[in-house]
Amino acid sequence: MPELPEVETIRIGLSSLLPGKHIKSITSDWEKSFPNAQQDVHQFLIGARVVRVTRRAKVLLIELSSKYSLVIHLKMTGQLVFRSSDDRLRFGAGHPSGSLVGELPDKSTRVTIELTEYVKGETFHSKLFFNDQRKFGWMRLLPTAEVMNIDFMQRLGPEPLSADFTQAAFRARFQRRANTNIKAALLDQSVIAGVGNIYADESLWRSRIHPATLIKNLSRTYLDTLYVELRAVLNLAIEKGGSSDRDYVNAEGQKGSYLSFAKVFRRNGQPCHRHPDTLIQKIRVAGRGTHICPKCQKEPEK
DNA sequence: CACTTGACCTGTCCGC
DNA sequence: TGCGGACAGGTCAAGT
Repeated sequence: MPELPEVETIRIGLSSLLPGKHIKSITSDWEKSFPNAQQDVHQFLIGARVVRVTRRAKVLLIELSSKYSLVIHLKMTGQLVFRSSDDRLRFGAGHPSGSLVGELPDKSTRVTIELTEYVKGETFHSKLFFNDQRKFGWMRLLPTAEVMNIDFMQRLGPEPLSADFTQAAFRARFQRRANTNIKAALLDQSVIAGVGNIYADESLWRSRIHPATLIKNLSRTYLDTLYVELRAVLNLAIEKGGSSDRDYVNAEGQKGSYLSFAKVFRRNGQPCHRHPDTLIQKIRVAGRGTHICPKCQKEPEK
């Protein structure tokens, strides 16, 4: 489910909700969702204060005062939803649609974290729910200093939105995969981090590149355009609060609106925005459902 | 080595 | 209404 813009939207939400709160308890009823839940929990988790919430690729990092961090990957259907038990702290109250997630925990809740906050002698209670219908996601407790050393982090390519990730660096990383098709390379987290199926398709449409094009057949101009369009679409999606197809919600349990701005993703059968006489098609590339306009994204020569 | 396929899970949708 | 199969936004291990 969540790609870089969705995880970033959750991070922004949690950044305004969690820092300063203390972990009171943590319960997990699906072992694989939190495989090291039993180790170190009491010493480094219970009582610890949340310092900050950061993101690398599609992974969220909740940094604690104990020098440990909760490292969370939501995979396809994961959600992190915050609920205050006190109306004075309830986030999103007054939002017209309110939370789109019902009473929690529900049958997809895998981990529940209870939090407390002390303000001027008063104690406020809240909970953070890790829901994950398909159980692919995971949460781990790791020493903060070691987070970036785990295999998953070591394999990641650069952040596409980081200020020092240049057009030249982008081109060079892709050109190393000369015989790979461009869609597979975009999805490969070791080439660049954070792109998934939605924004791969959207950035390729914006760049007028067919997803099956081999990188060796892409001119410098196309790669430079892809760099610009990929960053533009990721920024737009963050601004729109991400894409909600079915499961994705932000930290307040609300959906993102990017999909109503999408040009190809989930728009098969609808007219292309550039060529209203041509319908968006759904094909298969790199083993994934892939959306294209057959007119502006030409099939590469065999 | 580079690329493809199946596995991890649950739920939904579509055709019969 | 039931049942089988395909498919879903991610990643990893195992296969070719």
